[in-house]
Amino acid sequence: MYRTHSNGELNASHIDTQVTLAGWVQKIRNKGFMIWVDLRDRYGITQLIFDEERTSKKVMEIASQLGREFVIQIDGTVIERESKNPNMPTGDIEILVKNITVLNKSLTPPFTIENETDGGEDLRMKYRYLDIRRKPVRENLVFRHKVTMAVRNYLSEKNFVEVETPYLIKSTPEGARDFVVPSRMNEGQFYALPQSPQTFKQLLMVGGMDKYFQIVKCFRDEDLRADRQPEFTQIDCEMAFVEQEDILNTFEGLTRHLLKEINGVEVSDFPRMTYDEAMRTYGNDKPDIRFGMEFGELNDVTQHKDFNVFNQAELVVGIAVPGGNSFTRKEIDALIDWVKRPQIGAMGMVYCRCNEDGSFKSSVDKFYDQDDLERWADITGAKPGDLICVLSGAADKVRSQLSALRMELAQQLGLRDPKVFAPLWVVDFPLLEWDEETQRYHAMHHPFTSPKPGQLDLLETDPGAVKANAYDLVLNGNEIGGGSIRIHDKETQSLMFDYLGFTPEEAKAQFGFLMDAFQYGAPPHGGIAFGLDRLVAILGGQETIRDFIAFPKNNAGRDVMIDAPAPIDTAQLEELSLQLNIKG
RNA sequence: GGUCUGGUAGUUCAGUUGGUUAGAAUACCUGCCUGUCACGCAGGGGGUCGCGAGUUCGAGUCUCGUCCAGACCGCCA
Repeated sequence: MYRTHSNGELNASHIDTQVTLAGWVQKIRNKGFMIWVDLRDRYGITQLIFDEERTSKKVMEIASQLGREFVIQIDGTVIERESKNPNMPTGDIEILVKNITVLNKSLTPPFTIENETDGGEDLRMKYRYLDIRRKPVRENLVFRHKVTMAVRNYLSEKNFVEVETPYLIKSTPEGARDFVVPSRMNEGQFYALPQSPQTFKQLLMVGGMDKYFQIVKCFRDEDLRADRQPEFTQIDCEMAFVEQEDILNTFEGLTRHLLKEINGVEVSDFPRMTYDEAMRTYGNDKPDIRFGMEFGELNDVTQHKDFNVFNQAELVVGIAVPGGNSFTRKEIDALIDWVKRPQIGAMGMVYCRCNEDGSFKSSVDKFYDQDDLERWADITGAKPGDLICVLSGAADKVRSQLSALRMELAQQLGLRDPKVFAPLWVVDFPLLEWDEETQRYHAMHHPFTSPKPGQLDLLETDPGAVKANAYDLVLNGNEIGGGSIRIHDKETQSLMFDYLGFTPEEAKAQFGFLMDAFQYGAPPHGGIAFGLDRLVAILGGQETIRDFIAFPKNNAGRDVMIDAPAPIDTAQLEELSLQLNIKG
């Protein structure tokens, strides 16, 4: 037996017990006459003591040769510490070592295996197995496990069945780029890895599976971000015989359950907001509603006043920054520079200080008097002591610029408290989205999303105005889930493909199997998918999803530990009937 | 595809206007140390300043290229 106890469980009640422990050498404090070794495993740290008066010479000799991260096994007696350490759970005791076995040596690790490591991101990823020995990383992985278990238990309890769907499927041109896999047995043909199990879960509904879920890897060959990986995990769900309301209620239930189970938070308010309302109020389809700073549209009170910038703008919109009047001129200038950065792209920013005495001081006092500015304050909800920030220009751009500014200010003001959770549903998304590049509409969600009842005719006259039975679950400014009620009849589905620019032949070639299935009694159905990595990170109160993935990819989609992707040899290429054509 | 930031000891970083032998902390090695727990003390080893060109009497420092890493924009139905 390698061990009788873990390194986190022994305490004063175990004094005089004979124990066998195993683990990694975290730290050695060698005083000559005595050597203390901190022994670490997943469960904690236990202090070992080697004492020249009580420990054999041979064991003492081995102890003095130990190095960091050696794997050792010891036999010994639990004894009370002469000087206790109240900062650790095992701090009342130590193990007087009788026997020691070095199970494996270790090179000196390239970074310290401590809570606050000295290792940089790059190095930690290269030696991820050492990084995982660190408590923060280990705890994140355990946290993720808890979340997935809570999801599985909840959904299983509600009669959902977890069904696996294939990873080797067919490439489709819609949406993100596919990762493709050449088929050896089918020369010149390729599988694609799924961007989501979308069509399969719909077919499960046709198959009568009624309530399905799957915690499943999905793959998208697009550029990465701090919160985006090429392979990521979804909680994929689908239900038959449901309306939008049923889905929202079911997964509001799941979200409440997770927040309670994992974070101990009871959510009182779980609002629903239309897409249009979210865009108008927050300039964003995934608003962070933990704080206010709602948009106030100022067109009516700013125009016809000789200020051409506002007169010519499609939209003039402002937010009230709580306590922002305390910003110095320098800080405000920094904000203006911030919105003018190319990534934000605003031309400038007008501001108005709301003084404690009820007066106003704006950067455009030349054009607007105190009464005008008071109307700004009314509309943006600014109180004395606040700062009103106003942007203007083309409506779409200004909304996203002001939204970015709102988030930045909230960050600076510490309003984005990771311990506060404010979920909401954003509903009634547009069905279609105009794509400048291809000069046509494409599905905002995906082509299987059903339009709102009675809006099918609008497709002819005003396609952009058609609303979909589509919804997103938003948590603290992050889209953590999205779904829709699907189309379940062949005619509507064909019509959709038609509007999306598919020829009947293309539609049949790519999605014929789905439309065929719809002819055999497809039930009404709909579903949702959650981004598990992101959900876990948010519940864990952290920013980057990489910290919750055991072996993540870097910025360029590389696994720096195993060094993938990598070339394959000529024989493999030949077997797959592939030829490389690398330019440059 | 683009913008920005960074790359100096095992590691994290400093390095002034271009100027003598490139530093600190930590880690590592040796010795000392009678209760350590960020142990302490003394000593020691450790550098292709990412790589390649260029400017210069002289480049870690300036210029160009390139590679790597990170953040963001585009992209992500």
